[in-house]
Amino acid sequence: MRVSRRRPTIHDVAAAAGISRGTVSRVLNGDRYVSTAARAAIERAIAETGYVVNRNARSLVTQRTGSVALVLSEPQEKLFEDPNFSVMLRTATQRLAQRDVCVVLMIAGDAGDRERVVRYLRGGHADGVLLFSTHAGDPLLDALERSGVPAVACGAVLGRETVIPYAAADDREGARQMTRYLAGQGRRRIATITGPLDTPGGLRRLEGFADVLGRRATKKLIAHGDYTRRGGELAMAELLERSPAIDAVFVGSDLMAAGALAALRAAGRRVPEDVAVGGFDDSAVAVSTHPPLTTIRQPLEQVAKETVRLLLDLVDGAESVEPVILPTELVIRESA
Amino acid sequence: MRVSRRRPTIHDVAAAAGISRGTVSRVLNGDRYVSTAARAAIERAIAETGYVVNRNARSLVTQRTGSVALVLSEPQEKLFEDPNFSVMLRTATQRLAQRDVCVVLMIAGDAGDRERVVRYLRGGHADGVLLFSTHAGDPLLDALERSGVPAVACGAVLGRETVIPYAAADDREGARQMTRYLAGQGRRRIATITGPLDTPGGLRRLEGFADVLGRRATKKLIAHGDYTRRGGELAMAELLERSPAIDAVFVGSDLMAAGALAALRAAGRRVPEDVAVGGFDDSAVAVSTHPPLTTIRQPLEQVAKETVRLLLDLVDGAESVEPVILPTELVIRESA
DNA sequence: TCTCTGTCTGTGAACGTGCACAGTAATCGA
DNA sequence: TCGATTACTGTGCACGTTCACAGACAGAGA
Repeated sequence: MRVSRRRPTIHDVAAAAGISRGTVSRVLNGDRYVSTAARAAIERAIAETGYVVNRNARSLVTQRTGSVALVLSEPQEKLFEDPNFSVMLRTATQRLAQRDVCVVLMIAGDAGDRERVVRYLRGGHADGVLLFSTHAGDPLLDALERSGVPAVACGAVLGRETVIPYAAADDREGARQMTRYLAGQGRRRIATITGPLDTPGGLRRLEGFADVLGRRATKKLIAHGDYTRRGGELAMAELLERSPAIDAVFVGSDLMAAGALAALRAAGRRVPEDVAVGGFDDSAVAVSTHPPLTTIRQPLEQVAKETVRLLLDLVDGAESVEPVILPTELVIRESA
Repeated sequence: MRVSRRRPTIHDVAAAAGISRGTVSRVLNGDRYVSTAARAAIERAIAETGYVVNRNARSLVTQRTGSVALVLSEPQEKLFEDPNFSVMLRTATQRLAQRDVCVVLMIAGDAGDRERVVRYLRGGHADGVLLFSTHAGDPLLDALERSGVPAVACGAVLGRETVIPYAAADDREGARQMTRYLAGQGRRRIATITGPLDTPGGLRRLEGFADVLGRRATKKLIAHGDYTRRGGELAMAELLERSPAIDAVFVGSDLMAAGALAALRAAGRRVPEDVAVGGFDDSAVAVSTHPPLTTIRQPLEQVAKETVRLLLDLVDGAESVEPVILPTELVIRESA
């Protein structure tokens, strides 16, 4: 095999096949109106030369890049600690790769990062944006909207008049399932540890909790965490101090529930005998705690898949798309 | 502000500033030999028009893309479960973003994925490659080498005559530190659970273990895991069956150590009273186990930073770079 | 034979940059 | 005064594609 310094171009392929540039381009883009002889010759020439299309040159004329930006807007440590995030990141990347769409990973932690992301998008370097974990009032959202690049979110985005399309699990109903289950087990003083209330998971799961308990969901039985293990531990300790008599707690994420278990153990409470603990997510940590967590399964891979589908629809020119809400499922283990 | 359909180009900026295209380009690329008057006019015009450079057009002529590919070659579930990976992914992305280098995330799980990655690189769409978690004999490596794109790895890559530059923690010495510590605590029958032996962490940590114990490191005291929690659990159970008298175990990763703790608990052994457990990594799980893990701290952020530095050096034309080995540190908690 | 239609092919222009080159004006040393 | 040097600016071309257009050829129908 000859080693040529220069990367082969469409011209080289055309020359090797004895056919013009235009026809090669047609083959590359799957045009009809190409004779079988020409197609065969070109395909052979492509294989021989090892030709790979130059996306830059293509983008220049088509105004499409074949890539999407995956934007993480969250203090990063927290996000990467979250097992849900890993699943969604992996699934989304995989699905996009299947469609031959490249994934550009961008972190928008501070204002400087945001500016960089916006510049990138305004430069037209991505056909779409996939948002992860966006809080209400994130300044990135306005800039994003102005950029005119199609965007979808993994999970709902709270508090905006113009809705960003999204796919998500049914947080509220999931919280109802768990709360009903705990009540059905005969628990009388059920508390909850929520995620941040500017996130859909934080807010909606609290709503579902309140839906079931009604007036029994008093302020004293509600504590707030930040989706970290440590946050769950602190919130649990706070709850125990405020209401020592609680006999169950619905925790808004498995990771926080793992922290809650540690706090309960430190306080000498047995789980589930003294206090039943219900989680949310059914992530990997749910089976690694002691005891394993009874939790609500979110179909995260499905969420990621649907999110990708929505984005690709928009990129392909769909005027608008409907949000997708996916059902959750109660998974019973030993903690409740 | 006027809304123009077309994105402004360098021509628009030049026109707005009343200066030629060439000078605008010079300002953009930080050339000297630009009068202060011209520079001011151009900067104003850029702000007015909201101009953003078109990377595609630039790449087309410079043959540089301003992006690197981040290639994950591992069955994905495992990788994303690994807390080390998260830290390195995050740190590397962050450091690259600081240098205004884009990160293209690519997963090379199966042969189809690999082919896509290689095509992408051979197309010249990335200036460099950052490899994560590459096993000995990964077929991706040969293809990568042939592509001629500069590549570095996070962690050493075993079993190749041509070395891929890397940064890594001193696995072998770290293992020695832990093994010495366990022996120093009076433990007499010390076992180990290794990672896969086709990974540097698996192999080198076993070597360090054997360095200290010498002939006492018999086959019966060595079990193998796969860096997952479950793998650690199984390996620990196996060890207990083979050698019920062991009083310490050095586990090749914190995640596997968490699994080992579960197996020990299931077998009714107290930690650290009956069996001391030493981990490796000092990842987030080390403080979330019960009891918290005595472990070896790997400077992972530093590893990621150095890896990025090596890659950028290569991309900037360095002929070759030396591998970087960073020191580890013993962190004493309660498990040993 | 001639026109018409359906297939197929080649060509020129454009996409938005950077770079080499040419050119100008001002300053300086001899 | 003259060339040499320094500081700065403008222009044409190339990068590798796609797309619109024009044109060629073959077969069908009149």
